[in-house]
Amino acid sequence: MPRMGNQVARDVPGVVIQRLPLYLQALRHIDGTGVEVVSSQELGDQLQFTPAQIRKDLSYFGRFGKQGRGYNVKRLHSELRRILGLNQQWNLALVGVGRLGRAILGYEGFAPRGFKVVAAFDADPTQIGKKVANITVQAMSELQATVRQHGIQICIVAVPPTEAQAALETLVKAGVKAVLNYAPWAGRVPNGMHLREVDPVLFLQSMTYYLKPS
Amino acid sequence: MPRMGNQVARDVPGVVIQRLPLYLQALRHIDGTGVEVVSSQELGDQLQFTPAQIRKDLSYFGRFGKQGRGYNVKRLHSELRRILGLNQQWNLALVGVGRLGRAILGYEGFAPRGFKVVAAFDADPTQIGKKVANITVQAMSELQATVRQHGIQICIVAVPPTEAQAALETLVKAGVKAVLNYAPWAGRVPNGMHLREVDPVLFLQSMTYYLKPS
DNA sequence: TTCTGTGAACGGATTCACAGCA
DNA sequence: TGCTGTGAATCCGTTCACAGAA
Repeated sequence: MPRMGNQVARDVPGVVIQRLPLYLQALRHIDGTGVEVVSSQELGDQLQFTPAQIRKDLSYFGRFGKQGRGYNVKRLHSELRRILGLNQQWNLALVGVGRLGRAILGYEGFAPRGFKVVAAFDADPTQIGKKVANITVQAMSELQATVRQHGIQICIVAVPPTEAQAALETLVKAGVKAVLNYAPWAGRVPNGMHLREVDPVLFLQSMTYYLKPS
Repeated sequence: MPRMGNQVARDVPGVVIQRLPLYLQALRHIDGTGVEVVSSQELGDQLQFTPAQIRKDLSYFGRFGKQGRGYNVKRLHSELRRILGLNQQWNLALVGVGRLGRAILGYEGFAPRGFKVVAAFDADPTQIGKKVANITVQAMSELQATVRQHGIQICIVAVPPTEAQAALETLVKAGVKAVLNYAPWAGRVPNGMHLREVDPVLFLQSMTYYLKPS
């Protein structure tokens, strides 16, 4: 099991990584209440996780707690930020400036948490050159150059389903390493590229299974 | 392991249920190409799942394939829709009509897939009575009555984090059974209520782990 | 005493491998 | 022969339970 000298622990289960941002959320909240130390029990109550799971998750990355006490809230928060690579701003590019894409460009939830959309692309020639939320829409052919120039590693895809696979392939070619996909299309993507499906309808469609027909 | 006489198979792993909407997406696409039969292999190629996983997933619900042939695309699509309860329209309510909430009200991706936002609520008195996308914003105090009247079982939460827990509690009291939560707040929710976190920043924050700092 | 960190045990999900049907 | 459906085997994540530090 991964012991790390300082920084990089490999083969941490993906599901653990996906929980870390939730820990961050909870810690931020707890910090806001002025509490300085939390136990895995208390953190678990907050998030509805078992204390054992929290201790095990954290143990992949180091020893952050004090026996008999718990975890220092600010310290753990800052360690997790470091582990997730959140001590820097991340530049994003958006592909697709239809209604959904425009809403994403206008979303004020990214910037305060360190993500900034700095470029936008569309396949539709009539959109190119238009300014949306202070960003000039560019042609897809410019994507690779712009992405390199701004050091963009993450893109958001918000195109119609018929264009999704083509958009993904452009991103792969441009060397983009992570994609947040709003398109209703589960894209195929080469090994090593990180793709998260965030089409909200997917979430709704799985919840209806548990509901009574009405 | 669940054999089902006709309809209800219990204790299907949640992770299986969450894959079914992806199967639906892939089948819809395949159907659009005119292909009439798919093997688990082909469906798996499309979605980057193993064929064995697909066969096992489907076997929780019945026997939909023909040995030596594969699955009839239209038939499987319609079976999965039935299993997920997607043969009806689902009415949704939105809580929170700030910028994000308004974008959600304006999103045209719900209706064509059977979900319709029919009511909107906000805690801010200055918003109440305003019309947004043809829907009149109501006070939170009206939520329970409206939800019952429209048979709403699913709500979308798009409020600031400080108000998220209160909003969730109102929904619990109103008997809402499923929540799509856009608020950056991992809510605590009673057993039996279905909550999906869709704050996009959570997804971004877990992907940065795999990226190089820039 | 309290609560962390962690091997060991457990349980659940994925994959294997093959029997059986078309 | 080709591909499904499915028990058995495997893999992997969660939980247990306890040794050890404060």
